[in-house]
Amino acid sequence: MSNLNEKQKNILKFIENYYIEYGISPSIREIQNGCKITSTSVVDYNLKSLQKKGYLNKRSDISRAIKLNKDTQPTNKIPILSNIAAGEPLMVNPDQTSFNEDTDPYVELPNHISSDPDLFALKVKGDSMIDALITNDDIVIMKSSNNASDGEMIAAWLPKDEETTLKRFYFTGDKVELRPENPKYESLFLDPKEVVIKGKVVGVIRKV
Amino acid sequence: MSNLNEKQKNILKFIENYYIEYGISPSIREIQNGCKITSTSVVDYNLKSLQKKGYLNKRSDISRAIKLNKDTQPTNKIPILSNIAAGEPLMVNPDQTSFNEDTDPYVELPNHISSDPDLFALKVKGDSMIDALITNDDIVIMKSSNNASDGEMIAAWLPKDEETTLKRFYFTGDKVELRPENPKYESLFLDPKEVVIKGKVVGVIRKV
DNA sequence: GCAAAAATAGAACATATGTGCTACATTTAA
DNA sequence: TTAAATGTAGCACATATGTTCTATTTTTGC
Repeated sequence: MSNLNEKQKNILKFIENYYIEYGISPSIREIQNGCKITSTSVVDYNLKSLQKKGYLNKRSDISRAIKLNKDTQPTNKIPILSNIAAGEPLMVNPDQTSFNEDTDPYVELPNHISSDPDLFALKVKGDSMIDALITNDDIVIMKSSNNASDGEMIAAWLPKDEETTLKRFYFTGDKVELRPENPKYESLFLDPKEVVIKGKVVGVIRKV
Repeated sequence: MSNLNEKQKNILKFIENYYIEYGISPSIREIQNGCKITSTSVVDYNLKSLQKKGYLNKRSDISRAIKLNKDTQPTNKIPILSNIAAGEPLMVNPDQTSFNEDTDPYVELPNHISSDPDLFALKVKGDSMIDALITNDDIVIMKSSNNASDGEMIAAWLPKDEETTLKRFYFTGDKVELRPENPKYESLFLDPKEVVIKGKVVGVIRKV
């Protein structure tokens, strides 16, 4: 949205709101009135500009045939940040501007889970949480958080190993226990300084 | 759809398909051509009739402002038909007219699973598929199908018990085996006549 | 400050489009 | 059969609507 002036932002917003209200796109003259623009030709001029920049498409000579390219409901699209247990650092609370819906992977969050703004998703690698019914290639929906309560399922960044891991969280005395849900694996007992909590699991999505 | 003649059914279908293709409603003259109707007034006449019968709504004097009342938009909202293992009969391939997005439960399907048109969802009751990582209150996304291959996870309607059940399907000789994924439960071996396959599992959604 | 580029104004035009009107045909009900 | 109800046809009209044109103003880059 950086290469758009106020007028063009207004136009996009108006088209979006009009569509939400009426289910169809506005005509040029409705945009003109709705955005307090002095001439239809100015609307046309800016629509062409917006089209050139890729923000919308329209069919020529067809009434109300404007279609916004961006999905106008950004609410339930959340980025898949990285794979759990993958080596790269895991970003949380991602800078909104760095998430490009067209190129970056994302999941469309089922609306019955939540439309919470600070959600993100991780693709699970490995079977350490199999007893919690979470397995390889599942996508877990996480809510950003830097703390947790006993028993909560969390994603934690381990600076020492430079990896993110999905475990149940317990705080026993002065050590943090990260407990897998698979008898094949052992709990990790770590100093709190060695654990950076990134978020809590709020949902699971699996493609069979 | 019983009080509609062929022409009106055609018109509804055309509007629906046009909307799927272009994302907007057709003009009167496009309906005329698309449905091979001889006059715009005949289209107008039938649109008024359809509106009176409640099949659509339109704003006067506004181009392409027809809105079908039935859910015709190719959204990824799919109905949650009933709970698996609940007593009531399970409808599959639901009559479009019977699904009301405003009042009936539905899930918004994550776009990475599919936007297949004949999908539906079931809420799981019980733990018979626990080893397949599906548990109580999970929502399974199903693709309508009346047949299955060995090993596929299916929802089947059992007329004798009047219930729907989620199992793995195997065909062993002349019997159908419906195998749970939980050592606590036994396979059902049934005559093919006693099993009505409703669909195959294509995804799982869980709210933690 | 000056020229080029970008944006605005106002009007006009062509056609896309919803609607109305009259006449005629077909179906329905008594 | 006959009259009313329903459906068709064709045309015309009014306006809704996308587009274009030229002139003017504002902004930008040097």
